[in-house]
Amino acid sequence: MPRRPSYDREDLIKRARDLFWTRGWAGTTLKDLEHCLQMKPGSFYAAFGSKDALFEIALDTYANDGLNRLKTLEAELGPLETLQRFPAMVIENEDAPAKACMLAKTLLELQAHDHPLAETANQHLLRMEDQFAQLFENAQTAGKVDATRDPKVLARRYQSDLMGLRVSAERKGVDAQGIATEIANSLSQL
Amino acid sequence: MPRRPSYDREDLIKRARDLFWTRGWAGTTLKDLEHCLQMKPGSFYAAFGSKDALFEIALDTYANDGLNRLKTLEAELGPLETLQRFPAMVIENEDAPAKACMLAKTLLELQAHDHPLAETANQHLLRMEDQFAQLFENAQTAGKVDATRDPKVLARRYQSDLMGLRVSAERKGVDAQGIATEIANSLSQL
DNA sequence: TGCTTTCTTGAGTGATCACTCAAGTATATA
DNA sequence: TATATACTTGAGTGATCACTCAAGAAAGCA
Repeated sequence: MPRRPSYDREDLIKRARDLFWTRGWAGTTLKDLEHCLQMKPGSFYAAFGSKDALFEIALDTYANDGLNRLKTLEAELGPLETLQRFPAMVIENEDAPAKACMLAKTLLELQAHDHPLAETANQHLLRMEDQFAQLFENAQTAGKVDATRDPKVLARRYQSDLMGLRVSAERKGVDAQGIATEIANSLSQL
Repeated sequence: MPRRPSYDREDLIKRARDLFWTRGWAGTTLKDLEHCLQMKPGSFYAAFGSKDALFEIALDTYANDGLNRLKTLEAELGPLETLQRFPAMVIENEDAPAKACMLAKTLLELQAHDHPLAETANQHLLRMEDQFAQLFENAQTAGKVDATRDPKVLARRYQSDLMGLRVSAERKGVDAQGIATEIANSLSQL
């Protein structure tokens, strides 16, 4: 009996994710969202409940996409080459609306306000870190990385360098691809 | 004949800088500033003109302090040890209200809005990068770093890693000192 | 002390914030 | 086709935003 929505929910979430990703939490107003999603306030709140609720969905989508891209890449290239290629891929991805990591941006913006979304972002970053550690461990098993190194330590440093790269890539006049190449090269020496 | 202000302007600027540094541009309201600086709106606008104007002064203060700390450190420790100790110092500084770099936070928050303060932050980052390059060059002259490496390339990578470290240090449950140690160690291999 | 000049006060400005809700509209089932 | 059940609309909510300004208070000079 009911009337069905005229929108594609997944498409709306991706558009909202891109908006939040580029403009941040406070920098994205409901007016921005209404325009971007072509929804009036009533529909928006019926569909998503609140700005924060949609931001959380967007964060989850972002993080899951990142994890899946990493796993797909490993199946194609193997663990070491995945770790080497990932930095360059992330900053040259033309589908992405920004270079910097949405999780890092969210953390930096909301951590000081003790906003729950900062903790959500941190949890997603921890999941990413675990995945990086898994890749290092697989590379060690394959004999491509010194087996005496702690994969968790390697992952921690790798993730940190990756976040730095992605902040650098957001700047104008910085050769981020050069930095990405160096990160990849330093992995060859492990 | 005139009446003098009852406040210490430099002290106010430092307090405003710490507030902006932790809470960000949009995250800091005029009410926050009024409370932190103990000023009513009228005095605030007479003294600083606008929220943006004070933010810019705060950014300049932040950047100049950073540059000066680097130069002081070089006079004490020499170029290579300065580069090695700086990362750990920056994230364990107990006077600082946040771990992440205020210039990086400002850039990430305001770049997408084409806000002039984003460009200001980028300019300050470039000055920092130049100073890092100078330190690498001095380390080469002293025979502590392979003279065939381009100091500007080394500085670019160093600054990127430093920004990553400082984002990581903002997170809960991350051993940032471990990352700082690794950054320092990797400089020994140059 | 009186005058001039500046600083301080705080209620108030219009704009914008996230969000609500009653009325109108479209669609799947009966 | 009639009806029940959503979805869509958009004016409107109180709160908060950055900011203003007229009136009062204090300090330096005569």
